[in-house]
Amino acid sequence: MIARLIVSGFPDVEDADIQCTVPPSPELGDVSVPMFQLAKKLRKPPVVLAKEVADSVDFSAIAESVSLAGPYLNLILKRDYFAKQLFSRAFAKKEKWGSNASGAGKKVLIEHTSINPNASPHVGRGRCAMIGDSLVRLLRFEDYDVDVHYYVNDMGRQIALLVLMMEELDNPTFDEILEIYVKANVRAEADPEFAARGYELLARIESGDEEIRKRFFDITEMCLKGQLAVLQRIGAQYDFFDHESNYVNDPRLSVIEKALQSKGALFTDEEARLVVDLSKLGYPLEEGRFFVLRRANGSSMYGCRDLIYSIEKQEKGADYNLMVLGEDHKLYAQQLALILEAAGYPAPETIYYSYILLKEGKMSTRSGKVVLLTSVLDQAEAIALEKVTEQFPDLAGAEREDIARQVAVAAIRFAVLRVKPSKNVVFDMETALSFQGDTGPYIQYCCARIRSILRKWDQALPDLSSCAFAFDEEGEWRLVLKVADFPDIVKEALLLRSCAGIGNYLIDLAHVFTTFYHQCPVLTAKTEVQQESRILLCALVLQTLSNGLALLGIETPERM
RNA sequence: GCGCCCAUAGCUCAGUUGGAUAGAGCGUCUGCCUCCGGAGCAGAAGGUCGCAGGUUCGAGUCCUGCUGGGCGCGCCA
Repeated sequence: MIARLIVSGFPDVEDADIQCTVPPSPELGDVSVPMFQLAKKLRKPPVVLAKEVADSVDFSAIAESVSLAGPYLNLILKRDYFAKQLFSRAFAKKEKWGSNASGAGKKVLIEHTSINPNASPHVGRGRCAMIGDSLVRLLRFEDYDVDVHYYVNDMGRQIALLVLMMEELDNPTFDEILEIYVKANVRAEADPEFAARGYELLARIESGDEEIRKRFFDITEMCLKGQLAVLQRIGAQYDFFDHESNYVNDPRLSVIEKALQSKGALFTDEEARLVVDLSKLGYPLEEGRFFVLRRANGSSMYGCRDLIYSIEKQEKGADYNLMVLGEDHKLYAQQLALILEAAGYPAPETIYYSYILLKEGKMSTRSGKVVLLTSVLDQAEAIALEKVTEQFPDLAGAEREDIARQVAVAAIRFAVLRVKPSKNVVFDMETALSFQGDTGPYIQYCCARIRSILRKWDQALPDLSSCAFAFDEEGEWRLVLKVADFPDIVKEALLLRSCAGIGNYLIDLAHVFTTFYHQCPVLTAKTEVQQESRILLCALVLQTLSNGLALLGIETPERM
C-alpha cells in the first residue's frame, strides 16, 4: 500500500524496491521506509531521496503524518483506517486469515518421517515428523494440494536381523522391540555368521521367496503400527505408505543403468559389486565419489530401491516434490540427485534438520541410548493433568485428560519447532516439561484467557461496519500492528520451508497481547467504542494465535 | 585428511534481502492476585555477536583463514 503510493509518484520504481520495516522506537512512527535500496537504483543519496519522496508523495489517505529521520521515511498511520482494513480482511477469512493462498491449483508431494520400522521413535525421529507435518499444514493453509508420503523401510539389514531374532522369541510386543533390536545389533557385531544369515535373507526375499517376505511383512507391520500410534499422539498425519519392498527388481532400474552406462559411470568393482562412479556425473570430490547399487550376491542396496521410489514419486507429477531428511543424509541425497538427473529425472527438493543430542551425547536406537517420544509425552501429560485438575476440579475426567493431552503436545511440538532445523538441539527433559516462559502452553494460556473474556462478553461480536476502531493507547495499538504482520510471517515461512519463524512470531504476539491484557481492560473499558474495539481486537488475536498454532499442529483448549 | 552444517547474555534460543540503540525465555535480584485467569505482569542485573583479517557510507548478517562442536565420506538404511 505504501509501496504503491511511492511507485505511483516515481517512474522506474517497482513495488519490490520498497520494503517497510518497524522503527526501533515507537515514537518515531508506526512504519518506516528505508531509502537505501531505492537510492542505489535511482543513484541519489538516500537522505536527499527521502526528502524528495516525503515532499512529492501524498500519504494522507493512510498516514497521519510523515517525518524524516535521515535516510528513513517514518509514517504515523491513521489508526482507525488501518484497523478497519485489517479487521475486515481478517474476519472475512477466519480460519484462513494469514494465508496468502499462494498454492492454489498447485500440487505438492512431500515425504517425511519414514522411520525404519523397528523400535519406538525417539525425540530425534520426532523432530522429522513434526517439521514435516507442520510444513504440510503450512502448505495446505496456503492452498496447496498436498499428498503426504511415508516410506516404509521394510527391507534391509536391520529388519533381517529382527526377523532372525523373532525365530527365538514368542510373539514379542512392540514395546519389547527396542530391547530386541539392541540385542540383535550387539549379536551381529560379535557373530559374523549371524550377520551373514541376515544378508542371506535379503537375497532370498529379492529372489521371490514368499515365506521370507511374509516374515518381514509381519514384523514391519507390527512395528509400523506401534510407531504410527506414537506419531499420531503428536498429531502427525500421512496419506500414503509406500513399502520399500515394492521397489526391488523394478524395470525402471534399467533406464537408469542405461543412462549411467552411456556416461561411463557404471562399473563392477573388484569385489563384484555394481557401483556408480559419480565423478563421471560431475561430482567433484574423491570422498563420496562411489555409490554402490548392488552387493556381490546380486541383492540391491537401499539406494538402489530408493532411486526407483524417487522416480515413482516424480512420475506422480506434483509441482513440488519435497522430502524432509536428517543432516546425515545430505551426501546421500546429493548422490541420488546426480544419478536421477543423469537419467533425466529431476531430484526432489530436500529439507534438512540436525540431530537432537542428549547431554550425555548423541542418541542411537541401535545401542538403545534414546529418549523415547512416548516417555516425554507421558510425563508431560501427567504434569499437565495435575495442573488442570488443581485448577478445574469440577471438569469431567475425560475433558481434563483431553486438555492435558493438548498441553503436552503443545509443549513438545513448540519446543522442537521454534528452533531452526539447521541447529543441533540438546534435549533437556526439564526444559521440555516446563510450561512457563516461551513455550507452547504459554501461547495456549493466552488463548484461554481471551476465550474467557469472550465467554463473559456473552453476546455477538460488535459490527465491523459500524465500529469506530479507537486504538488510542499504546498497548492496544502495538497489538494491532503486531497482528497485521501475520500474513507476511506465513509467506516467509513458506519461502524458507520452515515453520520456526511462525513459532517465534506467536511468542512475540502472545507477549504483546499479555501486556495489552494487563494495561487495557476490555469488559470494563471506559467508553463503548473502546470496549467494542477491544473485544474485536481480542477476537482477532485469538484467531491469529490459533491459526498460527494450527500450522504448528497445536490445538487451543477452551480453558486450561 | 576432505566436504557440508552450527557458534549471539551463565543456560536455551530470536535477530527479515547488509541498515537506526543486538532482543525474548530460563536462572538470579526487586515489586505485583479485593482488579477480564499468577501456566501471568512490571522492573534490575547480565553482550569484545567463537577468534583474526577483509569487502563498504554501514557487518551479528557477505568473503577468506583459524578454533571448537555436529554430520558425512564403497556390500547400514
